[in-house]
Amino acid sequence: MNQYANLFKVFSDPVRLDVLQLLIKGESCSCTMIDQLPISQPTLSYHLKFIAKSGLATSHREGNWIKYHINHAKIDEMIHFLQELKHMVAEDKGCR
Amino acid sequence: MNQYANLFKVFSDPVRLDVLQLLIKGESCSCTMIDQLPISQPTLSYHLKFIAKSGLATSHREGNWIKYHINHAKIDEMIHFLQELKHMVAEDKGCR
DNA sequence: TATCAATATAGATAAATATCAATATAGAGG
DNA sequence: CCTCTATATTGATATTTATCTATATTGATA
Repeated sequence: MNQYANLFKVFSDPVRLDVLQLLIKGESCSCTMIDQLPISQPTLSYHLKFIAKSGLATSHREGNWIKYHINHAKIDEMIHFLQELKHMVAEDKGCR
Repeated sequence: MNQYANLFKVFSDPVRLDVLQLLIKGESCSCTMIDQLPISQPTLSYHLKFIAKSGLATSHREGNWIKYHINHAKIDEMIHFLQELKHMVAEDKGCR
């Protein structure tokens, strides 16, 4: 359960939503993302680490650069979680 | 965009996830939820207000009690947002 | 191996968050 | 109108978070 809270936390910050969108749109290098965001390089590094830690992205070095890639399976997990939640619907239990 | 960040923020706390689950399972009264959660009454009140403010639940008085009800449309919005995000996928843009 | 470029870490800090105990409020019912 | 019950608000506090500047690290390459 806590696992899911952490996944959703990634999406709970406007700046991180922007970073996620860039990742999905094919930006994989912080060197190109940094120009499209109103934050400093260390802050971007902080958010990328945050995103990677949650499992929503992976990273690997490629020469001078660190490439980040979105993990679609994790987004699917979130969608699935929300859909499952909706299936838990039950009748109003009333008060004691 | 900020709107969505706020929706996801509701799901980013383990206690709130539990509250949401109770709501979906048909608990509508804080008087029955409070016994199933390891938190104080004011803290539950705080989280219910937080959830309602986001639009994920509505509330109305019913005699002595305040009834809370989950808003499925908002969950659908979140699912839709995640699915749209996945559609933004593009080729790797490389470095500069 | 000295230097450069890309990224990460450290340290500091202001703001936001989650929590509780105590108290207030607001209807319901006598 | 007094009292009780359910819920909300206040005020305090410890923790977490997002951010920056300055600095370190790590490979690549001249």
